[in-house]
Amino acid sequence: MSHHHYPQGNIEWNPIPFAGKWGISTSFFQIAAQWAREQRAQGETPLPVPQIAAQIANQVSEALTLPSGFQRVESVNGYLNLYFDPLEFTRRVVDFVLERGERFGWGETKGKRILVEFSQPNTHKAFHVGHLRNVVLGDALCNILEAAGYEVIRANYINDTGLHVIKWLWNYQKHHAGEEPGEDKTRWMGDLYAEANKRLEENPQLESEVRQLYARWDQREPEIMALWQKTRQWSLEGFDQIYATLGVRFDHVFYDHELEKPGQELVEELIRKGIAVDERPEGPVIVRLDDLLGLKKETYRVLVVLRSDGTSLYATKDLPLAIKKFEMFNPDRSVYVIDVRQSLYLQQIFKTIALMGHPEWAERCYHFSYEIVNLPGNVTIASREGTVVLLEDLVREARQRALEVVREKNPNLSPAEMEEVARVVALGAIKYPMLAREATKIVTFDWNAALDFNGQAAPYIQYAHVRANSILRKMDTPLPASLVPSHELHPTEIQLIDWISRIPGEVQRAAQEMRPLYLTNLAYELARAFNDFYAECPVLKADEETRAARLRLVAAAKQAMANLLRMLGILPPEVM
RNA sequence: GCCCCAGUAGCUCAAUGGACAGAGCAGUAGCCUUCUAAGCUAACGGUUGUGGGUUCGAAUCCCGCCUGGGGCGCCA
Repeated sequence: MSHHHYPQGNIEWNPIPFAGKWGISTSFFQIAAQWAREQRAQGETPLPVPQIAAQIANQVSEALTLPSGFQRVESVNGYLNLYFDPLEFTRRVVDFVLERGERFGWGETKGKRILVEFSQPNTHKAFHVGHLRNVVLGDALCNILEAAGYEVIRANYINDTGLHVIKWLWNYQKHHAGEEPGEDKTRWMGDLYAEANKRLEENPQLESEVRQLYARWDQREPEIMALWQKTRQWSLEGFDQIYATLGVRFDHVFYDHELEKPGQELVEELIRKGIAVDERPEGPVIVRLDDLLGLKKETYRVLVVLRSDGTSLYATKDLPLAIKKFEMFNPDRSVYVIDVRQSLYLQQIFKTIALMGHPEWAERCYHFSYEIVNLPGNVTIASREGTVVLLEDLVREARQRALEVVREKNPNLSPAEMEEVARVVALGAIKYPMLAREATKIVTFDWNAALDFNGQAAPYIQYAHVRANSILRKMDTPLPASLVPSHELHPTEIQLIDWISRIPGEVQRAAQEMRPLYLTNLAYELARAFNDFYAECPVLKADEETRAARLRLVAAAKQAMANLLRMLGILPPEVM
């Protein structure tokens, strides 16, 4: 084996993937494999690739002059590991975090704008845990994109018209005229909607009354319009309550009813341009996507853009909405946070936009798809079946449970503080399961799991943050100035700093791939590392120099955990 | 029939094509006169659905199959 010319290869550095090992690593397998191929091509019999890689790694490690900032180099099994100088690196990481403060983890401004549409609730209907997943994911996604350096426009699209609204109005007029919602507006709206469906199921002949009412609404009869306006407002107020509870805001809200007329006009345009086929009155207005795109295999199939009776469908309004978003905001990306069942539908919408002469807009559209929330036993959440967990109930139960726990764990807090802690912990616990798995996985909602605040859950991370805060609160001096630690670092200190140092890179990766999960995982690992450190390393009682260095590390860890939690839409409490 | 997704420990889930597949929950055995035990430690727990292929190297990429879920012309 030779010492001659190995092929050139790209060197990719990664963190050394072992706990307590602290540095960067690369391997020489690719170069070794390339070398072996060349040898074989020349009729020679090379050594096995792992052996060649090991030899290269050895040679490199011997020849290498240690770059500054590194402590030692190591060659093992074909890998080359460069270990950081822990003391200097610690100072750099900690100083950087404390300088950046709340902006630690944030990236440079990218000069790109992303519009994210999420939540999309229906007025006159309930708000359940399935809807929660959308809001939680959409909000976290916006936070993460913003942190990564994008300009983000948070858009909501409220569905305030349609058959479900008419059914609700019919039931209200007939059985609840003059009634008003109580404090829990959304629940009441949902109850009346479920009741309407029940009545119609029991007496199908009543459907004709609903159709009559729909016709009157379509005619814009003042009495009906006034009722619609008034009742719609109740739902909107209910949504505002929910978004306030969840700590979610929107920059712009689109309403279904605004798009009705543009939608009808757009359909006429599609027909004129020969994109849509008008089969009325026998059939609806359709866009034969596969035919128009010349696809032989069924791919996009057929999109129905208008009912045969001329009334609007989702597509009737989604098409003008897609265009309106570009005209209003000209985003570089237009993201739709919508569940996976609408995948084909959204692809149809995007293709239709392209066919209408806006291929550049269509390319900027992206479906952020996520799986639904089920109940145990693979039971779908459906208000008609009565299998529904309302968000209001979940929040109330979780707050109640969290309040019991905080009373037991920390009886010194004032009642007001306890309420606030319970609120923050409960919301974190509720949001966490939505963020702690791939969006492609179904979430099975389970009351026991939802109300369990131990282990891998938001309260674990929040508690680590509280512990860090607790140490800092008891520090009777100002935070020590920047220093290079003089004590030998404990492995748990190294692990903690290692996780902190990865945050800016992981924020970029999470934004790039639109995966909040990366930050959820990181936040958990960081909290775990802090709890290990907390158990192993005294801070306040350490000797003066160790104490100073550790206090700064605790402050940095606290900041890091708080920043990650906020990106996930979870609040970091000061006490628990 | 066509298309999409999932399948990893008893359960819920992680895991840049890379080094020994990691956590939590449940169960077992321990740790509170020491910065809050919503915590920590230890042991236990795996043929990554299955059969091929690509690769120096596969839970990860490709092909087939199995199981479960979802979508597919006037629901939203």
